[in-house]
Formats: sequence, structure tokens, C-alpha cells
Amino acid sequence: MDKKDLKLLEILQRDASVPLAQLAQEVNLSPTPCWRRIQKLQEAGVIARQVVLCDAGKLNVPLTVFVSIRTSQHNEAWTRRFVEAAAGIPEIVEIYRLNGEIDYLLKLAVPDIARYDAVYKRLIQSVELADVSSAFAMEVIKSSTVLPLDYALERRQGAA
Amino acid sequence: MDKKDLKLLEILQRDASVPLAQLAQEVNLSPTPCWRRIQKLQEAGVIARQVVLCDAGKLNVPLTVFVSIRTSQHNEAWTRRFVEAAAGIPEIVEIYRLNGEIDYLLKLAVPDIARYDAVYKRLIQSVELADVSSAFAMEVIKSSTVLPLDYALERRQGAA
DNA sequence: GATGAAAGCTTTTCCCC
DNA sequence: GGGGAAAAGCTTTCATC
Repeated sequence: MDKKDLKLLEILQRDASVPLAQLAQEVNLSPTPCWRRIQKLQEAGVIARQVVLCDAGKLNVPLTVFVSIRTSQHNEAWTRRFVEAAAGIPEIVEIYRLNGEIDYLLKLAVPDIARYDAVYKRLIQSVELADVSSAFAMEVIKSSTVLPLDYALERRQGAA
Repeated sequence: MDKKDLKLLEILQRDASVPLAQLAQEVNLSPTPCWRRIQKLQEAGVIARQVVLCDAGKLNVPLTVFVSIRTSQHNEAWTRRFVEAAAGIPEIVEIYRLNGEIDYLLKLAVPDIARYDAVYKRLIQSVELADVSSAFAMEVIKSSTVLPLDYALERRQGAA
């Protein structure tokens, strides 16, 4: 992985519909080696997938909700039930296990507060949760799938 | 927007590299009307962009950090400075203004805790923050850019 | 609106440097 | 590892129903 690869990733993370010929030009390469680089990035799993991003408002889910969950039950059976229940709910788009006060953080995409409450009820029906608190996004200031590339060239354990 | 459009979005949100011929088959359409539907979804902004998603680990930013920020200064000048400073830092991938206790929630992608601290210092140098607390993702259980489609067909204000 | 076929591009391969 | 040209494949348009 070198600077040209990073340049390609920088472009493709923002717009994957750029034609190969133009990509090649941007990195001062001809289409063939440029194509081979992208192919390698895919095979290596650096490029994980190619997707379309939809507009949440246009899909009638303009409200982003963050749900903080604390649990008293830290056993494996509970965890499995929780993960299965939560991961299967399409409104729950992200789930993280955190350190510190909060055990799990969930990010939801819903139409409104009433619909959030419906999802909330569905979730607490499936698993026992010690403490749940939610916060609503009043404003999305930045929302990006673009990862920083500044660290990718550093030597690290397990690097390709 | 009808069921066929939703089916297309469902597929494309997961994999935008599916050839048109296959997409058409999945929705029982021939390539041309299928293509026109996708075109319309793009023009309407339902499909906002097409991107590649990278593997955070392979880019040497395996650590996701959530930063909760409280501020005492709720004036416009402070907000502008904060937003400009935070949005310009590539490690900060998402920024939300929340209701309730926490004013802002940030999501970061960094190599390790030390690098998180460096970003943290950069941020507090730019703007005054009343209270900052961070939580590290020990485990990413679900991380998806797939929005729920179940509400898209409902009648709503401003719907296309 | 849907269809099938042609036209125009892009991607992918092949061979050479 | 990079380059040029041919081959294959896909997307986009067009004429027709």
C-alpha cells in the first residue's frame, strides 16, 4: 500500500462511480495498473464493499436516536439474547459494546419519537435491560463513511 | 416509490456492484425500466451517493471512540468555531447535536488510545469545552449503512 | 410503462516492456 | 510494477408496442 493506493481510496470512499479512466488519471497511471491496484485492495479486504448510501429523510427515517444501555447481567446467555434481538431489528443500524458506565450504545434510524418508542418496547420485551436512556439527534453536523487514511502507511502488527 | 423500488434499494444498500441485468431479474423487470427506476431514485436524492466502505482495521484505525461533549457556551460564535474545528478533523467521522444532558456526540476512528488523546488535545485547543467524556468501543456488534425501508411507503409531509 | 435490440462506454484480459 | 490494445461485458439509448 502506497500513496497512490491511498489516493484511490480517498476518491472511492467519496464516490465509487468515478470511471476507471478518470481514477487512473488522478493517480498518474494508465487504466490497467490502476485497475490492478483496486483489485488488490478488494482482495486484501481494504475495500470491504461497494454500496449506495440513501437519504434518511427521503426514506422517512429522519430521526437518529442514540440509546445507552446498562445491564446487570454480564453472562454469556444474556449477551447472546441481547445481540440477536438487537441486531435483528432493522431500525437499529449500529451496536457497540463500550467500556465504562455504559455497556452498549445503539444508533437507530426512525421516523419519529413515537416510532422510536415502538422499537424501544420491542427491544425491552425481548431482553431484560437494567437501565436504558436515549438521546435524540437535533442536528446531524457530520455523517461520513470516509475513514482517515493518515495512519494506513504506518508499520503495525499484522499489516499486509 | 413502490415495492420494486424498495427491493432495489434493499439490494443496492448492501451491494452496489450488482449488474443491472441481475437487479432487473430480482424485481421481475427488464433492464431498461429497472435502469430508469434507479435513475429516478438518484435524481430524487433517495440514493444520495455510491461509495466504497473500507475496513477500519486494515486502514490502521481499528478503534472507535465516542466522545460526549457538554458546553456552557450556547452562542452562535462558539458553535461555529466548534463545528468548523471538529468537522475538519478527519478522525472525527460523525458529529451530532443532541437533546438532553449531552450537547454533542462525536464518533472517531483512530489507531489506538494514544492517537485518540492526540485528537482530543487538538480539539480542546481549538475550542473551549465544558465537559468531555469518552467511551471506547470494545466490540463492534453491528455497523451498517443500511437504513430501514419499512417506513418509506408511508404518506408523510413533503413526500415525493 | 414495458420490451428487445443496437450503440456507446467501461471494465477486464492479454501480451509486451 | 507499468503500459497499450483487443476482447468482453455492462449501461444507456432508441424504436416499438
